[in-house]
Amino acid sequence: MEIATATDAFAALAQETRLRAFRLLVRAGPAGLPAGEIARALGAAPSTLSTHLGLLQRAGLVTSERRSRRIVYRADFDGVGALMRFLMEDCCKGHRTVRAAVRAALEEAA
Amino acid sequence: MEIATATDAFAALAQETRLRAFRLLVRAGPAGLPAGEIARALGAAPSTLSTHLGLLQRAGLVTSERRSRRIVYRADFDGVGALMRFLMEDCCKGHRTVRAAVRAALEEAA
DNA sequence: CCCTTAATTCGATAATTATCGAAATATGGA
DNA sequence: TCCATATTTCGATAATTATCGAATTAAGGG
Repeated sequence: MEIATATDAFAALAQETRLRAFRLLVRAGPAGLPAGEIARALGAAPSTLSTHLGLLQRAGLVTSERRSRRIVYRADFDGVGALMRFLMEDCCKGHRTVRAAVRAALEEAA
Repeated sequence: MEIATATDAFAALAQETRLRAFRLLVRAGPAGLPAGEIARALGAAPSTLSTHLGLLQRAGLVTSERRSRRIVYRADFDGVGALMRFLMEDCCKGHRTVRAAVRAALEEAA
């Protein structure tokens, strides 16, 4: 992963409204959520959320698909996976503490 | 992990100079690197790097220790581990694709 | 074709961030 | 004590980002 790609992804998650939106989409799973519903849930203007969702999408963390009048957003788990991989390989190559934390999280998540 | 803590950590990695500094520290391992050496390696002013390193430290991703005239910075692998954990548990709870990517990275890193 | 709903793009403004030089602080040595 | 080195803090400036209302685009239904 390019370093610029990584900073874009980190930047996308580096803002509270955006991180909250992303977490909503993670919880929503494959069904995803329409833009307006996310805006309502987070108490922000539709145009604000639209900007945020666009940024998350350009960062490769969510996808979008038009469904009639709605535009449904979904978490892009391949994108998140790539970011985790970057953090582990390029950033923390082989470090015991990180590996242990990740292994523990993996087991809990299983 | 608080959501504000997570955004701080992501923000710390969301800037090219800072991410490069962090990666240098990861590669340097437990010996760490003095602030000035990092600045020289990245071709930025010492005061600029000082600001960046301070931000990384407040985000819990690096630690610092005075060593005579130098201030030696080190990657804080506990902090990185906590961030990975957040990304896996709070953000991508139990999602197959992410788990697979992480498991693959874990094996390579071993 | 017009109306309503859903979302985006545009334009403006306020807030935050990145950068650096200059000044200040800390350390060690002559 | 004075000087050189290492780093930080301060202050200023330029650049980027967050936010929202208004205007625009797209879709469905009468």
